[in-house]
Amino acid sequence: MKIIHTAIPYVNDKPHLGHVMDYVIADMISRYYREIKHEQVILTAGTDDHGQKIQRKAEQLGVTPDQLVDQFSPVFEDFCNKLNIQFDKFVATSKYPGHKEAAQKLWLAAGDDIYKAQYQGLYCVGCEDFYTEKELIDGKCPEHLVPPEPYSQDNYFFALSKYTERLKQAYKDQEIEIVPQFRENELLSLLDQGLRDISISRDKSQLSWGIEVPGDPDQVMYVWFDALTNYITAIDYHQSNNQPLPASDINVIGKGILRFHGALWPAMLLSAGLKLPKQIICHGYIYVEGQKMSKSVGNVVNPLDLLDKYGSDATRYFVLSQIRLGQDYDYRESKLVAVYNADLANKFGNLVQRLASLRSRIDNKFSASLSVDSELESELDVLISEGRLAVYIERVILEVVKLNLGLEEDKPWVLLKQDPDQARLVLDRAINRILLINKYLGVVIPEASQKVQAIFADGIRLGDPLFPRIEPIDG
RNA sequence: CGCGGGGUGGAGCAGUCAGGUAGCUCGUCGGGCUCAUAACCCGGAGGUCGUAGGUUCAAAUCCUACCCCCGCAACCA
Repeated sequence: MKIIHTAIPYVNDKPHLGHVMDYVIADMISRYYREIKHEQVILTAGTDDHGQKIQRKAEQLGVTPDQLVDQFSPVFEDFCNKLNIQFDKFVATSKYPGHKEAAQKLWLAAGDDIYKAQYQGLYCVGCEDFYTEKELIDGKCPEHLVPPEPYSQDNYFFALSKYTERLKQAYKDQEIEIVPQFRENELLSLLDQGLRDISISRDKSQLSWGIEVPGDPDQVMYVWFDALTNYITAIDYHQSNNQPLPASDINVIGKGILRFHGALWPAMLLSAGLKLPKQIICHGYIYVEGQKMSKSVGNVVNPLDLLDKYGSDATRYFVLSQIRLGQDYDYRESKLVAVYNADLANKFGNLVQRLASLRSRIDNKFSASLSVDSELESELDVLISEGRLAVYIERVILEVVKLNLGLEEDKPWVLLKQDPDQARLVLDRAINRILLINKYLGVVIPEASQKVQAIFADGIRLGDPLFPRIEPIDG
């Protein structure tokens, strides 16, 4: 069994292109284990619903935080569905039955690692919220344009610092692996600097939209014990009594939250006596035409537009084939179109059409007999386990190219006239091969993969091109 | 001396860990095929692999120094 998680986005805004990466990476790997290796997989997604930003936004809009979440959380769930993400659990932290109990149970399980101390921060009275130096503009609160004041209050802290050495050891012993390697190095250098204890609660007078600290009605959990817990809520932590919880296999995250998943979350698990996750896949960010996506620049790419325009397969294929693990990516629509035409239309789609058309000239009596290519599959196994998904795709597409080249030699269109039996032999072999390739490609482009199966499922069903060519865009 | 990533033909990238004819996609030029989605196939032009040194029979790849671009820098999703 494999347990695979996507990170849960904060629901104060719509999904953006960056979220696509999390979802499609996790889904491709899940599908590989499910469809190719026939393993049981639990893929989780969700939303982080609580916090000051939601509370404040709800106040501005004159609704309750709960109503605001009702509006935004389903957008993400719907978005996953549109992307063809086969998630098994969707943990919206304010809705999911048992999440609150799980968070409180984890808190209690941390025991002495949680203690009360003075939290000092920059506090804006207008916002009733703390700010970091980085969030300030010219040293002032971005909303009220006044400098926030130093302020301290009693909070609960988590003794993260005491896990520094244990975590170093976990990475050294490869109990946890972060891919790509350079991200693990980054985290290790963070550990070398030593971890600090971290504040994990807020006074209820400031933050009411959250999960209450067990045994202290005046305090509410701040982010971590609430949001990160979603990963074990999804596997019923709140109901697990004495039987040990299985370890997560893969956490798919963006580079911005590496330290929380590479250090804090494992420490929390250790503290509660739970098993560490095995692998963290850390992807980079997507930029648009050389710039950060930002509303003021007006270059925000709405992934829903992309899905409407090109479909989920094209969007998934583009993201998975182009983004090199861990690296940032500069998005351009022209690149998407170029990749679509080169691989999906001209190579894969065209070959399917070519074979279907040729074969249908003989008769309509094709029946598939799928062979195995254990050599290819063991190569793919390794690539999946290393998270090298673009290389996987490249490898499979190479098989498409080879198959197409093979036809140039066998010339079934000539055989068709001279030796129909031989033509049938050549074509049936090629079609079985494309069906095998189709299976491996199906983890990336599930919709098209099903269509290909349908074409050759019961005789030959010639239809419209799978991936009609799109006019290239300049740039 | 904070941490990390990148600098390879016109564009985007692989190759660097395990040194040995510089590869892929797009574009471009010429030819072919005509079964297929103006598809596909063959061939050409185009690179002193950021710079300068060093190790080696041999360096994009190892070592040293430097230059340029980009992220992150702890209570921040």
